[in-house]
Amino acid sequence: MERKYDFSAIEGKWQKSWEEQGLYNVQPDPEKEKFYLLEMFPYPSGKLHMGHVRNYSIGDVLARYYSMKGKNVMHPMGWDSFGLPAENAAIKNGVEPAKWTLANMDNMRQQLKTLGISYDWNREEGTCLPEYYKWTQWIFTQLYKKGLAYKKKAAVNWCPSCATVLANEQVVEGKCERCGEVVEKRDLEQWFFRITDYAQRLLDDLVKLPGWPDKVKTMQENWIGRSEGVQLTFTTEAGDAAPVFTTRVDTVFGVTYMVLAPEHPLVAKLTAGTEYEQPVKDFVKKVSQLSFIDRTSSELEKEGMFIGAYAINPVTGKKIPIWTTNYVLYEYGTGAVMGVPAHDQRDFEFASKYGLEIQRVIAPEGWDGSELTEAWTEHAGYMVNSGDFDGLSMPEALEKIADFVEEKGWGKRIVNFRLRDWLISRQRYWGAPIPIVYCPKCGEQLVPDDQLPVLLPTDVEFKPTGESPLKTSPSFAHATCPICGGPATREMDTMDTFVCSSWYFLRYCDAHDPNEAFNKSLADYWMPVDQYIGGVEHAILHLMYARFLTKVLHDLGLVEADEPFTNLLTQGMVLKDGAKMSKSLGNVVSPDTIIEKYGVDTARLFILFAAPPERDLEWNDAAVEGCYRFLNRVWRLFSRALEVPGIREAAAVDTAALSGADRDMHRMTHVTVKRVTEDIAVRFQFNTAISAIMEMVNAFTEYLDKEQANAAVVAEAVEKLAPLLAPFVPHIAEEIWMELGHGESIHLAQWPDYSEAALAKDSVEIVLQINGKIKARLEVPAQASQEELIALAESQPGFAEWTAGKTPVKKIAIPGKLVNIVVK
RNA sequence: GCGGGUGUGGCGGAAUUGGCAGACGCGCCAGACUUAGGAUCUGGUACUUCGGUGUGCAGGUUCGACCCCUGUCACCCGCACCA
Repeated sequence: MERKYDFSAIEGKWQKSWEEQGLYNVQPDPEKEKFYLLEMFPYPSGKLHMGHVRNYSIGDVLARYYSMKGKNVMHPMGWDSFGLPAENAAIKNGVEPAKWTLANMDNMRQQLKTLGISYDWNREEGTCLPEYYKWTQWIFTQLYKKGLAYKKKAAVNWCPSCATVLANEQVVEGKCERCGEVVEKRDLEQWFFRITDYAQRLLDDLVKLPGWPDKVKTMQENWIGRSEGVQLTFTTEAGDAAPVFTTRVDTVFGVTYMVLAPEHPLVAKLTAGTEYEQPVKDFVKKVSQLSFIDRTSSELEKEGMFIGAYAINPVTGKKIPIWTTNYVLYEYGTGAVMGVPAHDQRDFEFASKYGLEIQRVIAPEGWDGSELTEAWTEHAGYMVNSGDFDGLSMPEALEKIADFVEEKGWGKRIVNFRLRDWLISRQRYWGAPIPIVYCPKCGEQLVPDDQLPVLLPTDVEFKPTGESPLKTSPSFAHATCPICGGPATREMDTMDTFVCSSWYFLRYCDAHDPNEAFNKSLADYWMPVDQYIGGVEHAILHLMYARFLTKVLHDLGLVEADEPFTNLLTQGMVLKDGAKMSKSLGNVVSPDTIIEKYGVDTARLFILFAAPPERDLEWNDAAVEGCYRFLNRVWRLFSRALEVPGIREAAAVDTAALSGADRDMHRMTHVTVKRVTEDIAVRFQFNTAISAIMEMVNAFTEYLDKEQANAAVVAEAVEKLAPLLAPFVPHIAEEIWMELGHGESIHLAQWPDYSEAALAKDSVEIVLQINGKIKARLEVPAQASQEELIALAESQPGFAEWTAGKTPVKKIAIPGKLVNIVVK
């Protein structure tokens, strides 16, 4: 084996061999425990970036590890291949989206294979392929039949640049998540999924996910935004019911005005034909012209206008003025709010500005009657100015007043969610067409299952007109009504790509089934995903939608699992010079370049070694070289080890028969197995797993340098070290394994084990502390008792000097660690 | 403002959860082998006035604190006029 480490030859050879052997193709196996390992599938943008390499390298370590541990590991890969960039490429370069996308998939598949990741390519899927989106459409029909897919006119987020609507979740700081354009509000007919029906379950079931990061669960919790309160109906003088939502019904005696969102229908109704009509219209227009970002900013100066009408507070019977303002959102609650300036800071600011009455109804204990200088919002204190409720504590009043208004029929306790229904229609071409036709006689109809998929037409034009290119197809619009057989028109919208990616993990279980979306027994065998890995940027969107759709499919009886991902690992970003790699910053390091120069094993090793998976990783060219040097050292180490006389015929190691450096090397081997095993499986700390391997390599090298090597010890070390390397650097590990004389791939080998006997030490070094200060280090028998340790410490030369003139007050001995003598 | 997180050498990061702070690697310094080295190998590398001092800062608990508690500062991420 006295050759150079030729990574290029080694990596190419083994990738080819593994593919030919079908090493990673799996089927359900009743003999083995299943393990479904999944990394978030990529959008086929054209080429892989370092973030991909990191994501898949992390996944591959776990896949290979669990496979060596004897589990039946499914590790699939596919493409989230619908989406806007393909259409933009069509507009810019005149390439058909399908062609562009498929070419990118080919290229990236090749790159993935070059990374040597252990994918079962037989299960590859692409969401843009008719064999896949047929079933996305079918799932739509299932939701439609359940009443979970519906169409309504709504004020929606519109991106003028992408010329399409966006889901709430795709609006980031008032801007389009994709292109950064400021999002507008438009009233449009759109399709929705009724995710709000699942709000409570999506919230409750977060506790079923102990394997998820708290951060992600908290983000979902906040996004769902559950709040308990009372919906209380005020009545206008004209007799209109104007319900408000409040979490603080205890403050109802302090209501001094009412606010309607500018879009609230009562605003127009109550001002129609009055002197207020024009000024209010002007005000509403001014507010609606604000960008979404300004409108929802807490920095926005609160402004409002009296609309000339009054409402009656049902509890007090008091007449209060109705205002409209820029700080009440029509989308949340009822779009109407009761104004309690004494106990809500926003209301306080507003009332102070416009001279509205401020009526205190809760006071802290020992209140001296002083005026408020800001709203008193503590959940404490006692009721005042609140009729029969005076004197009750605030928490008590909250319940009592809620009871009271419910008894009177003025209101009821409700739960309100921030979560909105999921807007899934897009006015775009490159997505799964919504399988609906409109018949002039029979109305809106689902496309029957046997007519799926509704194929995307190819006779379309791609121009940035702001209209869906689907509308330019002469053929697409024409359909037949499934009820009456008459001519009908097709729905022109396509589905949000997040619909496609909300069930792809189910399709992998039964990837090419022509008859169903997925076979139930196959899905029940593999699901749920045991370990899911991806970027934290999907914490809300993708992960919530996937949970929702899984629950729907569960309720439909299509799969047992009602949560898709048991464990979630959110990997950090790959940075260069402190910033995320991006073309505009010019700090991109291409995986291809690194692989060409050092090989895949080096690239993977660096990425896994430089930081724990959850943290951001700073790219460092010099450190990559360090990893390359390490692999060269490993290579030379094995070459030397194989030259140790007798190594090929060596018998098993007898721990008891070893001593000195042989015993230490033997222990090092077992300690390393233990550390690496725990670091991978328990702690997800691949960086420390690798450093443990490095320490063993260093010790092993020194052992070969300095000692008359014991063939059995060396044989054991190489036989255990190679498999430890396999999950991280699969190619070099395989090459070494074969050099060691094995006939079968290292990736089919068993994960090494360790013995407690081998870990044991005869003597250990402990420290001797006086008052917590280290005074000496002692080599002591490993089995020494506390008494013996203390005796040993006290017999040290110098002990008298360290304790001179003082009396021992406490003696602490921790076997294996230290002795601490406290003196005074 | 609310929620989550992070602060350790020149740098990335260890310290398996209260017991030797700085493992491992990068970088740097010195040396060896070399016609040569940006190859390889060897040694050193927190600070220090050599007493000690050190894990953002100030306290506390403890025989003992990077780790637990209280307060505080800085930075990062998410949400944000949600009634």
